[in-house]
Amino acid sequence: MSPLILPPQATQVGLAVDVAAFAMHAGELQVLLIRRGELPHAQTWALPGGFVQPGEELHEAALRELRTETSVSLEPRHLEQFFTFGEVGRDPRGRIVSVAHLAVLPHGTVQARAGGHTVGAEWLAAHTPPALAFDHQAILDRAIKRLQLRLEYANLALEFLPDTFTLPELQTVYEAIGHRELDKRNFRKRILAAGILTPCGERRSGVGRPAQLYRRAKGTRTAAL
Amino acid sequence: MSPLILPPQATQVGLAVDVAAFAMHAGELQVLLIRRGELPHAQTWALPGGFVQPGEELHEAALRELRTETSVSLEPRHLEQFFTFGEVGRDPRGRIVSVAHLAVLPHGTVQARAGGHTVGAEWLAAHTPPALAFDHQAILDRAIKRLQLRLEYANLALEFLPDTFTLPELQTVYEAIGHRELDKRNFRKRILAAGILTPCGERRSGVGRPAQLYRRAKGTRTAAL
DNA sequence: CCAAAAGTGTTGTAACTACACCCATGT
DNA sequence: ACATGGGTGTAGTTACAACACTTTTGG
Repeated sequence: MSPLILPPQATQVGLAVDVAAFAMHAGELQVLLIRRGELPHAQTWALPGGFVQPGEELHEAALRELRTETSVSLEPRHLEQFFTFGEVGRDPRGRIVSVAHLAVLPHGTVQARAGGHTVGAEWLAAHTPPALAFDHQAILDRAIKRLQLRLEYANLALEFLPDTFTLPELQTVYEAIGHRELDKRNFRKRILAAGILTPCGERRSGVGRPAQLYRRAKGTRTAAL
Repeated sequence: MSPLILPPQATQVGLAVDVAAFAMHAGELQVLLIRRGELPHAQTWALPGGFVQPGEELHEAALRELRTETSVSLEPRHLEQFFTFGEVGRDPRGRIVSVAHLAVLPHGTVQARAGGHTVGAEWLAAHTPPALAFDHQAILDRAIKRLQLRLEYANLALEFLPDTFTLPELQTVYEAIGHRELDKRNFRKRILAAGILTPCGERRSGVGRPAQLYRRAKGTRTAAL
């Protein structure tokens, strides 16, 4: 198949990715936000993102933005495209289409970056974020919905935790993402019945009864759609 | 916010939409395919689609392609973006990103179009399609999965049928999309218990006992995600 | 012995599965 | 009368929600 010229009516647009990266901290679902260093919307909070480079795959671009624009030191545990935002007026610079991605990072260090694009990066409460640039509030809303779907559907909750964890910890992940409280006994029954966890030792964490530690059972990888 | 120039590293790409349009016919789930009239992949079956025009919204482009490239005479009952395919090598003409859409049309007339882009359009079996151009087989696979999800999640099945229909007809929609047989009694219980149908007269269709007709109950619009 | 956190069982209800026969019509 | 398609009920099982007390540790 020989390369051809694109037909004249083919619209040339800017192709971008934005990433809603989530993590748990202190029992709260947090999202990684940056403070923009450039116009438009300079000084405003926004999701990390930027333009896809020539020859770069969409998921590679999402990874790169996550790393360079925010100096995230960890590999995401989950990365998934979830919606494409292409409304004509969404960016004042012109027609820019953004393929939005959902990422899960185990809560780790983020260095603020004082470069041209970004003047800082922070984990902030995902359910009550500050005012966001462009249509990023809509992107975040949709990302949270998708995350809630995935939580039940795949076993994505484990990606928020270290290798070994206790059931109460896992429960707070479900509660923070679902944004509602769960019954301890029913939660345990449900999770243990699913058979995706194997016990491994216990943890003595100061005061209170020690908790059973669990790890993901062998052969139970997260099943993305 | 004043309009700015795009940064130099912004990738200019071709922006396209493709549409997987489904309908029921003779108890079979069918998808609308066209035969390409142009290179690349001339004479090959493909999903209807094409480039987004300047100032045109994504869903508008999907509608336009559905109408002009295939001369579909009906409004789609459902139209939803479901995934964006942007792999670097997916189109030999260059970097072309396609926002794939899922549509449901009540089975209606389609005129073949002998123009530049298309030399024909037909409804073909969705589960056993012919060889398709580009990565359209992957797009179709994903569209069917999404359709199956939506079937349970929203009440999308009604969109495949005319205003009034019988329960056996509705059951064949579920069976064709889910690609498996269902128990008649359980199906009826489930659907009637959901309370989304109201009876309205009966239908005498030749031989056999007349069937109860139903229509969608007032105030039960399809809830898309 | 008190505070703090982990752990545990029962009961009711709703939803789903499997399964086989009778009913109304046209020819 | 028979062929064709439409319609019906029961019993077993499973999944989920509601609910309060006991156990183990550190101070």
